[in-house]
Amino acid sequence: MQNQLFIHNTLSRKKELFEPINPPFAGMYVCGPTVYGDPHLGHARPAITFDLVFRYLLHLEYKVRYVRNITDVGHLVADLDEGEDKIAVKARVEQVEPMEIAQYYADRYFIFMDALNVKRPSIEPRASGHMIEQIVMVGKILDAGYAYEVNGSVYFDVEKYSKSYDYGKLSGRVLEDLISNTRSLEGQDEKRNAADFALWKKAQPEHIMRWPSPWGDGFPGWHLECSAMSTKYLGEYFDIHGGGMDLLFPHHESEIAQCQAAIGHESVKYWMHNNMITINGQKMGKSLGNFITLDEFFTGKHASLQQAYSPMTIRFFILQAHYRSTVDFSNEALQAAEKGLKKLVAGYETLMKLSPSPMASNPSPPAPLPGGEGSVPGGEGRIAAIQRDCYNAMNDDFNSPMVIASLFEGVRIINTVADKKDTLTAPELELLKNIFDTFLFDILGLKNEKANDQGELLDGLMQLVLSIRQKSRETKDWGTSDQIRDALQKLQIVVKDGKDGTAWDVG
RNA sequence: GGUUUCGUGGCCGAGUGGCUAGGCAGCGGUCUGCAAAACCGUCCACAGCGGUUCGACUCCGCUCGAAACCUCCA
Repeated sequence: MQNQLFIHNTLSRKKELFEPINPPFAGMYVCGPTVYGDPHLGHARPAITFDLVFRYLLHLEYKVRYVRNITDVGHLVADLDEGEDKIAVKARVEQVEPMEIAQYYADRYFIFMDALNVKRPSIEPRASGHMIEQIVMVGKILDAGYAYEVNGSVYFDVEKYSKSYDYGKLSGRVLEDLISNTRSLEGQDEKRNAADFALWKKAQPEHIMRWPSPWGDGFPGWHLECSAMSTKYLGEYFDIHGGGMDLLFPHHESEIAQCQAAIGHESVKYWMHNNMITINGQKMGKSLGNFITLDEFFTGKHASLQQAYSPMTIRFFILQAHYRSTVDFSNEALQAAEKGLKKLVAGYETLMKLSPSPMASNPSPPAPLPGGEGSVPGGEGRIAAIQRDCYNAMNDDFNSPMVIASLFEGVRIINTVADKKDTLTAPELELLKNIFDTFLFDILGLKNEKANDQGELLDGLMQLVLSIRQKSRETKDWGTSDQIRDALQKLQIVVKDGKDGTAWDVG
């Protein structure tokens, strides 16, 4: 299987062939959460997007090191006093240690990401644990002459940097516009230029989170941790840097500048950005107050939710859109996703019960291949065509919606065979199972939730109940038969009479 | 105002210079004791106006509309 993976690089705004710097190794850094609130649907998007990338790279047998940070220090609160640290603010309100808050929400984040079947990254470094690296990096930027110190704070000199390099290359911004359009914030007079950003901020006396540095007690600037930690764990030049589109500017733009200034060259080969989740066409975000937490989704306890949605429904909902598109939240869309996923999983369960036919399956013309490359002489089988479509979709910038569409094609065939209107040979059946195992479970990372909450006890009971019902059906005792069916219905168990006996399903 | 992106059928969402997305919902049928499920068929489309082209939903321009970023945010 020849795999030519193309990745949309935000830097070039084009799809580029993925060629790792040091194969078979691949390094990926993704901006993780700021742990000062419960994870919401917006957090799920990048986690799932880059989980898909992680899983696919692993499938392609790259040796991947995936680093996703935990931000537990450093971000400013815009509408409060300058220099306040988000986590410190909340800590004072609740009268607990800042690190206690950070620990609590980091744990919550892990719990919900686990529920979404997001693989744990290789390393999850915390900003607070990398003060030395950050301070060293500030020192390097100062030494290189691209930063200046004022009153115990250190700022990046964007204007000077722009004389040699292109600040704005990632986001497409022009420095003059930045200078003329940046709002004036309190305390900005310390900066030489409005476009400059803090590398190190002096801590005010009341500031709880503070660390000693050559410039006095303070805390690191907004963009520093990612540069310091990606360099530490992935090296001065690595393959993929990911994050949400809202981080493009100024965060990632500034990361580029910091690395260029500190190291002498850029550090990222491919920049990837996932798009936002919207609610009523607006971004779902903490600051807008229109976010729904994952906990609320899983329990259904939110005014906007008509029902609870399972973790896999959320995952499937997100994967049904391409990662660079916005996804609009609605109950209708989630319910459609829930049904679609159920159909897919049910198809897989049916597949496991199918027996092969010794005969060749119905001949169907192979799908035409673009350019004719890779076509199989004598006609490619329709199952192989599904597999090929899945790979092509993944290789085309991780097009998960296309993968899902191909899997549905597989489901159609499975159901037709189960209906005895078609047959599959043993090799075809094997290949189909392999496709589902690989793409549905390994790569898309979906799992059969039903299998988890239904133990052997329930299974045995259902066998018993259905065999009794079957007997009454054989004697045409429809009253008893329907009574059982109706009673089960009330318990959310759906009875499905088929040609080969009766199946059942929860929900 | 600037930067970036987008506008696809009842809903969600792919894709392409000439040919099917897919899911959910609807309609008709097959199957079934009935129902459900499943399968088959079917309806509904590419914001508007120009241009390029033999041909554009797809390329170009304009208009209208939307979003993100420019301030912490995934």
